[in-house]
Amino acid sequence: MKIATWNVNSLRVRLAQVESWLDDVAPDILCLQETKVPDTDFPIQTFVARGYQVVFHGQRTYNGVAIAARGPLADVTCGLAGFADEQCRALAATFQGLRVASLYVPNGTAVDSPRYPYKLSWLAALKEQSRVWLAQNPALVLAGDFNIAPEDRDVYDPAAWEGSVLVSAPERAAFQALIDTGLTDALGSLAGEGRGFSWWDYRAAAFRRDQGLRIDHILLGSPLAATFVRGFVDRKARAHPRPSDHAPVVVELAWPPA
DNA sequence: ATGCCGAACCCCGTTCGA
Repeated sequence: MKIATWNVNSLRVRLAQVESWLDDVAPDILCLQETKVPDTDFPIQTFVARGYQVVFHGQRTYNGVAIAARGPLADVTCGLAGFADEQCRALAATFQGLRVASLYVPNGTAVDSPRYPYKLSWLAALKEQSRVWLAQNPALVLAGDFNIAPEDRDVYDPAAWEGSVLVSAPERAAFQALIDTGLTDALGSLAGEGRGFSWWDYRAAAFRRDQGLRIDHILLGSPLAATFVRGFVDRKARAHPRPSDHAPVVVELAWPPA
C-alpha cells in the first residue's frame, strides 16, 4: 500500500505533472492540497482514466483538497467536526479499511497575524477530530500540508526561522498534541534517511540551495505505523519546470497485514 | 529589512502563500 500527499499549488497548472507522476509512482492513495479548483470544474477524468476514484472539496482561488484512490472511497466527509470553516481544507474517506484524511492546515501568515489564532483553532479542532476518528478506526492516515516544521532539523536555517510562523512553539505544541492522540509522524520517526524537506521557496534559488522546510506530513495510527516499510520525499517532482513549491511525500506500508 | 517567485483574478497590481 503506497500512500502519497502533494500540495500541488493549483491542480489546473500542475495537471500534466500529476498525470505523469501517477503513471510513474502509481500510489494506491494520493491526497492533494491547494487544488484551487471549484468542485464543478474538478478534472475527474484525469483520475478515472488512470483507474482512480476521486473525491474533492474545493473552491476558487484558494485552498481545496482531494483524495484519489485505486478503488471505492466510502463515508466521505468534508471539514472538521464542530468547526465551521468557509475554507476547504479537510476531506476524509474510507478506502480498503483505512480512514484517510487530506488536510491543508492554515498557513498562519505570521505570529502576529489574525490568521495565526485561526490556525491554532483549526489545529485544536483537528486534534479533537483525530480522537474521534481513532476511536472509530485506529487505521487512520492524516496526510497533507500541515504548515508546521516539527523540529529544528526540519528547517534549513533554524536560527533565522526561530519563533516565526511554521516553527513557533505554539504551533509545534499543537503538532505534538495531535501526535499524542495516537499517531506516528512517518517521515519524522520511521523513515530514517527518507526524512527530508518537502517545501522550498520559489525565490532565491531555494531548491537549488536546498533551503527548505519539512512541513508536509503523513501521520499514521498505530496499526499502520506497525506495517511501515519506507517513506521518502520525491524531490524529482520539485525539480521539474514550473513545479509546485512542494514535493510529494510517499509512505509504503505492508497493509493489509498478512 | 526587503525582495527575491508563482498563482489567481481583476485592480493586470494586489493579495496570498510559506
